[in-house]
Amino acid sequence: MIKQVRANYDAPTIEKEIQTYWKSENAYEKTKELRSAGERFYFLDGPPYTTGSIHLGTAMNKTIKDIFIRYWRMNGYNVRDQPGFDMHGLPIEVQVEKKIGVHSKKEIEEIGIDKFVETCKKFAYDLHGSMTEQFKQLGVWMDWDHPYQTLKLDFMESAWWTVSRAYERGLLGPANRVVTWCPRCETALAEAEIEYWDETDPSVMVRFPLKNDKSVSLLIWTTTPWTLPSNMAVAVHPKFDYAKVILTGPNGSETVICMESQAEYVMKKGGYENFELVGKMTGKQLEGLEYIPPFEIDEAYLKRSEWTFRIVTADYVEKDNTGLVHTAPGFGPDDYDTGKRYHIEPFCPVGESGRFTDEFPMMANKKVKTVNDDVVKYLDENKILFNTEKIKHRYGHCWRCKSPIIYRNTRQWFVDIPKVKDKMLSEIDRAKWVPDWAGATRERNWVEGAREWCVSRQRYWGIPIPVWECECGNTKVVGQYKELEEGNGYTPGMDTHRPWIDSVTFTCPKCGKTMHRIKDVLDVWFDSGVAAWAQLGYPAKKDEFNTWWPGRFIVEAHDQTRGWFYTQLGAGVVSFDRAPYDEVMMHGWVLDPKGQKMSKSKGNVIEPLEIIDQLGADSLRFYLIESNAPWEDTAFQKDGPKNARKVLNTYWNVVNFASTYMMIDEYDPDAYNLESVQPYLRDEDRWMLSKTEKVKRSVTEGLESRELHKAARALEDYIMEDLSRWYVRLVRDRSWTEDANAEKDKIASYYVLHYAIMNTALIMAPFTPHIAEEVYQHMGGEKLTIHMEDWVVCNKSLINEDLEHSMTLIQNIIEVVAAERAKMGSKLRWPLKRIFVCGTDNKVNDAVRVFGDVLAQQGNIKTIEYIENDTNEKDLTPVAFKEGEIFIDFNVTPEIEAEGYARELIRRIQQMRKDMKLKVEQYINCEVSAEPYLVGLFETWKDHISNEVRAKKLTFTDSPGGDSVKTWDVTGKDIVIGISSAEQQ
RNA sequence: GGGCCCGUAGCUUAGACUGGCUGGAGCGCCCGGCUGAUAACCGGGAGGUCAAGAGUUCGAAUCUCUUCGGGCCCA
Repeated sequence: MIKQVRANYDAPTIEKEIQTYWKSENAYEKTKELRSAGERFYFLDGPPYTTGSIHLGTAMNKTIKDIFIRYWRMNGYNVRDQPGFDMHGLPIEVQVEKKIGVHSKKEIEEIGIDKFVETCKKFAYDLHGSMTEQFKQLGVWMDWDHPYQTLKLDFMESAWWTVSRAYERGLLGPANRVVTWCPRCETALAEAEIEYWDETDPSVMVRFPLKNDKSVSLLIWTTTPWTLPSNMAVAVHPKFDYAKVILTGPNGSETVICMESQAEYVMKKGGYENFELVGKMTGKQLEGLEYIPPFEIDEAYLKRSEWTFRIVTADYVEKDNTGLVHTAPGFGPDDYDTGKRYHIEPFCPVGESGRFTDEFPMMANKKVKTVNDDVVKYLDENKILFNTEKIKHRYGHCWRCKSPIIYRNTRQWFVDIPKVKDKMLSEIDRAKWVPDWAGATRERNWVEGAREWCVSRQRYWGIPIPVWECECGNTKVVGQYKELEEGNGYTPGMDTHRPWIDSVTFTCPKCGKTMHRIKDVLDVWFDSGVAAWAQLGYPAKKDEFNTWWPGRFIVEAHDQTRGWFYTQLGAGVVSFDRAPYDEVMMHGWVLDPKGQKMSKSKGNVIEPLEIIDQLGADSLRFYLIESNAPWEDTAFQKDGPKNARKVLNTYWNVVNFASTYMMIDEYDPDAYNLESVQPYLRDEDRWMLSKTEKVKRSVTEGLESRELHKAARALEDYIMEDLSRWYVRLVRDRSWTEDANAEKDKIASYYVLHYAIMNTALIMAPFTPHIAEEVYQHMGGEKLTIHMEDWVVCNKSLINEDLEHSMTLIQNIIEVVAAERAKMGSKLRWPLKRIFVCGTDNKVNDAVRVFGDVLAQQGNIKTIEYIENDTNEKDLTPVAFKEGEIFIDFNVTPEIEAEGYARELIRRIQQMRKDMKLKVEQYINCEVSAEPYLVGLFETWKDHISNEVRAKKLTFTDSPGGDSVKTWDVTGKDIVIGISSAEQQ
């Protein structure tokens, strides 16, 4: 049964009602149930970090996911759609620290790790709740009542299993490495946890006098003066040319060693005016040269070896500055590698909080970056400072607290990614990537350069690393909770977070002493990396795993190349020798209107919820999808959702038109089918059917190829051009005829209009689920929800290229005639006497002739003649169209004048009806005064006029009266019209 | 500094793989018209060195190279 839709597309209200309807009817659950026997499809949701609010990027992400999930369900798949939340980690720890007013790990331990962790947990749950609500407002159908959460004990157990798996395979172990370190959070950071931006730092050149000739200095360069106390070597490039350079100037002279090509640059920086090259050598030749370091360090701490305080070679040295690089193996990964090659012991006199230790008494207890000035001053006082200035360069910062990172030599736990790299690369090849370069180049490049994965963090709120160690060196890695029962202090079901797990101990089977858990927690990226099997509860539970594994599809933004695409690949290969996904789709970011990244600090953040409140979730969703190819970044335009709303509004208006007249005529869509209306279809109806089948095909193709923008644009084009601006325009008159003889013709148009509207709703359903539902429910949809319907397949037999071509010609001719009318000052209301169509050949004329009636009606043309050659009639206006020429007769006959004025009058009366807000079917009485000549013309059209405006009485009088009286100026002549409502009978 | 992606009207974009008509649209702007589904619509207008330069070619927005600018990821 058809129901009247409300007049205005008030999306926010409609969407709220639809969401309430879905909830009260359990529409989501029942839709899932309907497909429960279908082919299984394991969709993997990438867990957003639980921040509490969604941004436009998350909105785009979940919109894409929702589109595919709904689409697959309509195609009969039983889709697993468990949403995930990433709930551990530093971001929440930092927020909690702020909230409870602690500033360091020491303070956290003073108030108690248990209290801190409990607060983090509560915090994470609260944030998770508000995010879920926002996703629901966006209209996303996922299993919100059963999300996977990385803080759940069973999830953590799965992560443990992967850790133990890595250990068993010899892919996990501790190592001393120089790692990126946040001095504020006092923990190691992964590369993914570092943000880079420009920072001003000192850039200093320092003299290191040669041990055997103090008159000659190596000239080294660094941007981190504070690392000079742990200088152990100087690196040069083995293949570059170096030289001994005598610098002279007004203040004296000196001899230094630097890169030959940089001699002039060095001269200027040192304030000299001349230089002379007195000896050349390659970097390789310099190797081994001994120098005097800038600081004297107690030998109890700094362990000297053969290569300490000598020149070493390294390939990473670049051709800038002096070409000699200060090397501190305790403070830089490259330096560390170089040191290792030369068997130099790193010296790292800095503690967890980024302060110097007693190993370097001069600066003890001071924060490293604050001592730069002191170090420079010291160098200057000791006459070894050559030059100092400031430079801007990109420097890493902690992703959460924004502190500049440092490098420290510490003991961490690593997953040996290089060992499984080949398998990871072949898994990249196996998976399908959209677009293909996302895998073939981006992910591949990233994996090819991947180093060992540091998975340990010296923090509290995370999955504890399940490693127990004994003083004797024995190590135990726990993969499942039941193994804890062999230890002391474990009760089944206990919270396995810190600090509780820390009190579980084992007795060492080798030496009998007590084994303690290492204090570290896992990198949060490890949490999400194991999500594909952890959400299935594997290996504690096998049934879900056996049912669903492996994942088929993931879709995330391009920054996940180094994030979730990668960690899942690594964790998957470690655990199962395969990536946990078969297809990876990459999407872009939502940027601000100027194409800049949105950020709170820039103040350019646009809130998705505000747009949803104003324009509706469907408009936002449609804009996000239609504006760009999914994998490209979108510079979010304020007008974007507004324009998208216009498309939906236009569709709404079509439905409003259809439902209005179908209600009046009590049209029952179930009473007809294509076969039964077939004899009454006009060619324009067949044209509409053809267009409808084509848009179904385009939208399906767009979804299958993941080119969602193409699907959305095809939909938009169809709704705007074909359905609203053209078909509705053509069927308008048919819809309000009350001529019983035209009944079948009207039914045919209703059938096609209804068919177009319903098919459109069905293919829109994944994209804009609310408006599709509302339309479906009003236009006779029979299922509980439109999302239970099957996907509509294109019926190729209804596609008719000839009709489409004919219609294109008609539209073109009408356009051309309209343009010509505008030039001639001929209004559309005034009929044209005749036009001649002269196609380039007969086929064109035949093609036009198919829609001759449409042309006559829409162009308001009395007669159309088809000719093969130029006409010899005079007074015609020739004008070209796509496939030929037309000739227009603009002569105005008395008949045309009468009809023209009649239509002018009808138009004015209709406008007054509208202004009076009369109902469409309301009858009126009408009184009109005009000059006698016009009244004469009106009289000849009186019946038609009365009929058109539903006038019971139409009288011509000198003083018209009624509920509304108005004087109109029509082509310079006054016409007064009075209107009053008439009784219905 | 490197890898990948992108650059077409004031804004958003189609066309690029596979070179070929006068580079199409939408939004916004100006003028005119139409309107009983439409806060719509139709016609006309202004607005483009297709980021810049070079090359290949009879012919380049399209292919090649270089440069510049933006984004992501890294060093």
